[in-house]
Amino acid sequence: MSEGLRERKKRQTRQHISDVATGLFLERGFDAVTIAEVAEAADVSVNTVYNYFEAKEDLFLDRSKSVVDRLSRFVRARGKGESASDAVFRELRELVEAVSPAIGLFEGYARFMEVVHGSHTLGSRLGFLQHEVLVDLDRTLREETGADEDDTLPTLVAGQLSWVHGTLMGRIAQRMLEGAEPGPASREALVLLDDMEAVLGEKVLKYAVRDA
Amino acid sequence: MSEGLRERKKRQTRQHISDVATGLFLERGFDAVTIAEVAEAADVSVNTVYNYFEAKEDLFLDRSKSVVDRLSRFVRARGKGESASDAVFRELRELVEAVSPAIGLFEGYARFMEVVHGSHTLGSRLGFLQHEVLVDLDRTLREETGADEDDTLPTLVAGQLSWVHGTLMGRIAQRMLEGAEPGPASREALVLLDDMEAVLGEKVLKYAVRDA
DNA sequence: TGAAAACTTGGAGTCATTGCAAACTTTAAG
DNA sequence: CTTAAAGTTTGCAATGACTCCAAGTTTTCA
Repeated sequence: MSEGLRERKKRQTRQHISDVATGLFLERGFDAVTIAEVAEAADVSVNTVYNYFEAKEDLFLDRSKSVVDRLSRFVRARGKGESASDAVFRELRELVEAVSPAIGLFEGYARFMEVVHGSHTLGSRLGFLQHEVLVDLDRTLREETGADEDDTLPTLVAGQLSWVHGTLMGRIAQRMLEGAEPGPASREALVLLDDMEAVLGEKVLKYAVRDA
Repeated sequence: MSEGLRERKKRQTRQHISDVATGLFLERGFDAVTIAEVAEAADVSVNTVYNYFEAKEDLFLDRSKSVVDRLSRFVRARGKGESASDAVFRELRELVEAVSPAIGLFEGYARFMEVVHGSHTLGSRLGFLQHEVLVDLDRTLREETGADEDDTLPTLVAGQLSWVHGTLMGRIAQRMLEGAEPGPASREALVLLDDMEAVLGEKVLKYAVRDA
């Protein structure tokens, strides 16, 4: 019994509600759409919406949550001889070169960010996600290196790498909002990555090299 | 006419409302206090509260807003031969050594952060302020250096320095929450500042040196 | 098949936030 | 000193997010 009917239905319902809501938000903006409208459009009750999502913002940022552990995944998957920083830069470059929608390199991203910036609540929530990336990576680095509880270095490295990620995403968002096409935005992003790597200190670049 | 009765009264009323609200929040937590209660305790109408503050969170974070342009002020006031980074580290060290409440080094800070962490809205807003520090500093660095519009370096330096500031504040908050006294927390913060400076790259450390 | 467990729903209630117009206060001109 | 204009405060009403609850429904499983 890998997954019962119940589980499947739940996931579908959740996805459906999120999709419908996202569509409405992109069309009319975040504040101009009420939960009641989302519920009606998704053909469920208002309470059901709240069964699946804690707050209105989660309806729009649901997908973005997979971003939180992105850097941790990169670091865990780093190759032999590769530092945490090496892995993060390498993987980010791959995403950028592939013009991946995972980092905002797709047509509709401009409108998405427009909606985000259009709402105080949503904008703040984004800053929160950013911080969660750091916390998540900090934990991962500590697990990977077995660093002492009161060693601050992993936190500092996590801060630097999540800054790289956040700055990259922010720049892409900005360029897309300015009307840039994914292709050119991708090329600019690669330069930015180079610049950021050039700005980091040795201690960060060489942290958590995988020996085995 | 430096300031009429009207202006003075407004400032007093605003301060009074903020003080009363802060008191209640510290006592009972953010969500457990309604605007109606704040209004009653401050002896004004609910609408007056909204005349002065955009949202409930602003009642609690009003003071924190002076933090946004802190780094910009440090940079603008940097001495001859001093880089932006030098100035920021120097001034932060001064605040830390002085055990200044401006960076959370006072008894009540633990409770303050407890309340902040206790509310989703409040926590997110803090991340937003953090980002504003960066944006503000970016603008200042561009003004100070006359950097070209599409030069990304000032943004990167601003990102690094606001990271230093945010990490410092975060660490102090964490230690105070863990029950540390301001004195010891101050000493630990100095070490952290050294660690962070050691982690930064040359490009950042030497940016925007004041020659004249 | 017959509950128990898990979902959905309608309805009522709390509270943040906004819009509006009446009532009040301060300012500044006469 | 009086008074109208401008700015401020307030009560009232309404919208919409979010929570609680109790009454159905559906799915699971012994």
